[in-house]
Amino acid sequence: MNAMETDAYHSLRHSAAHLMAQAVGDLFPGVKYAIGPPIEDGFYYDFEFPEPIKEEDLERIEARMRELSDAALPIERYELDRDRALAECRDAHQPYKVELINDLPDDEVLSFYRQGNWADLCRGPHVSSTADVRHFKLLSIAGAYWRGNEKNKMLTRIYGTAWNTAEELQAYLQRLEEAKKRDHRKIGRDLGLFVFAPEDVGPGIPLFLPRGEALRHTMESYVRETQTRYGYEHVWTAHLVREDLYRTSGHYDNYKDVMFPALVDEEANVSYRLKPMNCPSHMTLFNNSGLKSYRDLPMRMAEFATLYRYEKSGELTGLTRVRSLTQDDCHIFCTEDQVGEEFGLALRLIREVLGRYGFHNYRVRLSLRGEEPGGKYVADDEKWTRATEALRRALEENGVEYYEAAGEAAFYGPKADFQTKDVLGREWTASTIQVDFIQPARLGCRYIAADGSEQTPVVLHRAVTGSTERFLGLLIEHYAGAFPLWLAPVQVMVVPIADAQLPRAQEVAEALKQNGYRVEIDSRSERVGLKIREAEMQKLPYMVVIGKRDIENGVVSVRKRGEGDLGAMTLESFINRLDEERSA
RNA sequence: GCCGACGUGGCUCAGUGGUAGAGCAGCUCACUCGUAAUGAGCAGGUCCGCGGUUCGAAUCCGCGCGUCGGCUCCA
Repeated sequence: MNAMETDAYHSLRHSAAHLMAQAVGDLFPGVKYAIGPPIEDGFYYDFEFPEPIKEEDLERIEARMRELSDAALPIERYELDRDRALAECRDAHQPYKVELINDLPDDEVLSFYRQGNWADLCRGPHVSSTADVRHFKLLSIAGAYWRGNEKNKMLTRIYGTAWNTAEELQAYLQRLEEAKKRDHRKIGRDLGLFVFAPEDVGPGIPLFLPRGEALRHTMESYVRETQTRYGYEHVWTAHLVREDLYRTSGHYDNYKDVMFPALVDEEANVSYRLKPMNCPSHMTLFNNSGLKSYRDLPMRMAEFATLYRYEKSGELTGLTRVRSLTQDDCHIFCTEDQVGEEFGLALRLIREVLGRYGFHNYRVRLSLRGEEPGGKYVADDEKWTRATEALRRALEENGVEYYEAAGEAAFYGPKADFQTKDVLGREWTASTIQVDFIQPARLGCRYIAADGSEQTPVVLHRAVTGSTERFLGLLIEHYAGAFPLWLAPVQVMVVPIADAQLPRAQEVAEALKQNGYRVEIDSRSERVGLKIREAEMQKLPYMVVIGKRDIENGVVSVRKRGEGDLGAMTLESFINRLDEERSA
């Protein structure tokens, strides 16, 4: 039993999928059924419709589902032997079911579930009556490839949600609404952080406004300082690389679809590519920095590098999936027996950084090579085995809880991916640590071992936040735009009450700037109420109000975001308060 | 890339064949104000683009581009 099946809603949602399938069968004769499992918060079913359906059809389907629920049809399990099962599915013109049965192991018991005149091949379990499925709503139509393979036919998937009570359903729909308000694309626009200009600059290429840039800069400075403290060194390599290097590294064969088209220097007869990854550049740097001794290892080469990837148009989303991304990348050149220790170092670094952001909602995934024939993976079984064993051992030694996923590895090696979710529940990789036994050999990386022999180093690829853009998107949603003081793009807004207090406001702002704070003055001839309202909506951590009284008393009036007026205090004690909060 | 939906001023949205609308934002003027919206006035749109149907297209049809939700792929 997996986690899904122990879920209290598993049967309910599975039955909701069946109820929908039955309704669809009633309304669209000739429909072919694929699969329809329960999922987190709901369910879906994949169909092949005789004619494409429209979003409006969902209402009709939902109405029919209610009728079938009201009819309180008992849901009954029965078994068939293989031949009977195949015959029935063939007679019913259900080719997908026939395929499913044929792929089931010989000794598998073939169970069906019947409700009224409708039945489906299914392992179950289900609720006992269609009347038990009452609180549901169909949400959307999507395309989905049969068996998740883009070479197969695209089916029509209908998503829905189902709950035990009307209140739960209502709460869930409200949660979806709330999630939309936290969406980083909306907050990014409202807070003036970044924009997209798909028709001018290009789709998937974000442009950062001053406040967004301040955020990026703070994030990157923080990671940079932390990395330096952990013994990493920073390098810089250009955005453009000869295509030949990617032929050698294996990117050309395995990553070509994700690279932007070549830039051709016709005069010199050379093709260049915008770099989609840093590894070949860093390995080239390693190779050109003098012959290395084992004493030089580990060598930790970090870089904040903007990469360009030609993600397919339909894959782009806000900052979480872009075509220009800045990785906080690092390549650690080490000996095979240093892998465990270097993994541990990277892990501590990642944990410290994620902890600083209050980011704890992640799971570690051991991403392994899949079985795909013709594979996207570099063929070298022996090296894959060693890399995988080394990574698994490192995870175990460091006491990391993880789960495994086949087919998620990089083309050159297995990964430990730190998986997190955005506000709409989509899963993204942030941090990652990868073990590579393949590229260093291909690119001719060498060092001289203690016994005088030439050896190939192992390379650990590692990213802390993954990419600045994606992580910023996740952070915006995590904080709902209300960044902690140290991270906030504008930390204090100084608000003079009337024009007469402007000189003092400038003094105060200057003092704060001298102490390293990002400060602005709202010098408009507007009422305090308006200035406060706008600063609150912009989620600025602090507002300092300066009126006639404050000047007379030699104080400033402090207001904290979300908490309101904190009262008057001296500028000095305000700065002390800020200092304390900033370093907390 | 594939399936579906959508594209009207900076933002949110109304307008289904007959001269383009609202609120907010913006600008101007007045008010100089004590902790989440001061008032009045003004301006702003190739209705995503190109082609077609029509006496007439934001509205109907075709193609393209982009956005959104999925699928595939992924930091």
